[in-house]
Amino acid sequence: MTSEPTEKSNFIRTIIKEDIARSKHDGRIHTRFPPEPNGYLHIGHAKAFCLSFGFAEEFHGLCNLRFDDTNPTKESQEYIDAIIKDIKWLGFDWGDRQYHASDYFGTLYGWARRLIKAGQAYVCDLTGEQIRQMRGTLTKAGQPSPFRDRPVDENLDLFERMKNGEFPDGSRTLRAKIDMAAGNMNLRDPVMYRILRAPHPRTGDKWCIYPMYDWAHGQSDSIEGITHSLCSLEFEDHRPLYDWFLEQLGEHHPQQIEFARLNLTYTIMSKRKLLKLVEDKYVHGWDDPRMPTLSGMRRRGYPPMAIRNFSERIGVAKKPSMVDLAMLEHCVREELNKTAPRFMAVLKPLKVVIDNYPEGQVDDLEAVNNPEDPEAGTRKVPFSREIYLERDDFMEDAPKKFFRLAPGREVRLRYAYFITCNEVIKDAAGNIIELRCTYDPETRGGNAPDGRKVKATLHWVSAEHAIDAEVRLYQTLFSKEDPEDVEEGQDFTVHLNPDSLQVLSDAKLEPNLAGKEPGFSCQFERQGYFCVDADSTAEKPVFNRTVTLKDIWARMQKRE
RNA sequence: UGGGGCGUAGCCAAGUGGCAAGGCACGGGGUUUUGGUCCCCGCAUUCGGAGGUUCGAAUCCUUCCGCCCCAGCCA
Repeated sequence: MTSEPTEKSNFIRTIIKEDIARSKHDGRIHTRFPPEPNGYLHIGHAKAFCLSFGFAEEFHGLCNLRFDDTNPTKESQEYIDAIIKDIKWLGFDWGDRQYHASDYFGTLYGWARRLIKAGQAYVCDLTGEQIRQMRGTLTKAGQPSPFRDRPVDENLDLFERMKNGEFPDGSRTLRAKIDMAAGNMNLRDPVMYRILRAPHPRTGDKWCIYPMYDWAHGQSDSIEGITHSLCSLEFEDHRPLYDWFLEQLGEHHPQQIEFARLNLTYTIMSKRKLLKLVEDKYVHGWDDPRMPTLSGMRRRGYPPMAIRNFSERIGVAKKPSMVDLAMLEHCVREELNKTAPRFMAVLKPLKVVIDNYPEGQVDDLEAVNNPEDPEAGTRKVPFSREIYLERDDFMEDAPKKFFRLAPGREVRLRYAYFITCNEVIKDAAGNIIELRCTYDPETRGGNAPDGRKVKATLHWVSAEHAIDAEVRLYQTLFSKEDPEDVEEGQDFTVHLNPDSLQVLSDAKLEPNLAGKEPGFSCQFERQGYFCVDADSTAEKPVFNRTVTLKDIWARMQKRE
């Protein structure tokens, strides 16, 4: 009687299914993910490559990884390595099909000569400034370059000499001869090659002319036999140009499909702006846990499956949209809830002495490692006379809705005993520095034989056995939903959140957390998911808060 | 009419002529040794607006409105 969940549907999948049904490209599905190695990948890229790799997987096809490395002034091997690491981290595999647009520089050069011979491309001596001026405006047609009708032989000769390094950087370009009056600016004789003496990460100094992206990209897809070229919306206007090139060349013609790129609330997704955050030291690097980069999220403790699930859930469409960060955090919690072992850790310690507990006595109590996973088993946690509780779990003048510890109240210590608070000790300034409590020996393990109930269960750590640690709490990097939305004359950095990083240097961890390696993820009960940071050492463990647990109490307080 | 796109709930998003899926968020209730998880329930008489076609329209037509992208020898 229950209805089957409706099959996930989106416009790209629909197109692909139709193409398979019509045996287009012999029913073959071959996609590609074509990053430029000029920065680190972010969650927006993840959406894109989850789509391309995902469709390939779903329809038993292939997906290539290709670096569109046509601008050596901005690209580097560091970025190539980082990109590979990030995509692998999300679990995708491209076999031996790792390509580079630079692999095709020779072919591209030959194809450019073909267009020249066909009278469809010419060498232009105009400066950048002149080209811009003659291109016209959105509403006014451009003017033809005075070099537009250069004879084929002269074009061929000049182009070869451009390649041979006979002319200075920027002095000439090769341009496609299309239509200077086109409403689509991309068709107004776009530049195909520029002269640029910059060492290329892969081709070294072999070339001093480099193809423009628009010339290299579509042809690279064609060379690789790509059937479906997925890309973001801003390239919709470029499709007619790619179509034109391939038609002139008569080569294999992939189908380009554009979709809306991901925007996330409180997040910036422009590589240029992320670079600025790194270079101007607003963050501690590309992998700063506050960054939306995949390396940042990995360091922050986001599980790769959470990111894949997120990509799936947000869907894909052509409508520019902004997804609520809460959606991503939901996916992170969902994954971690299933997998993360639980521990107790006190972030902001408040010392508690249990007066009627024998001095020097230690009790090893049994704790469940993961209530969501019986296989995870149990562990022993030491309990003693002096413990730490979370400062936020005590209130001297507690309101009715505050279920935790307060003078005269009894609560349960998780897996341990019921305790009652009898006395609040303060320093000269009136700050609470210690609590004196008594425990009920009959409640060992956390249940009262007489059946009495308590309203709260608190986490705790034995003072004598505690491990000292630093804990880093993160909030959104920006305090505005759309950080790009700025007043005239300002830039996005005005919305940087000054509280995005809070360092707690006096956290107390249960001893079972000793020696955990960077990358280890767990839940600190009642608080959130945390992972060991790369900065962590045996002497000084450092944990990152990945994401908080949902917190109804915090929400209630916020409401007031 | 410079060209190209897009408008379904607070946020994503199915649906493509037969009586508005799902997720997130939000609200309510239950279970609970995490105020977590889990489980119920609620949440668009309406699909940017206005006309029209039709027995019937989010889906077709007309028109209006709004938003996004494009004038790099960046990608």
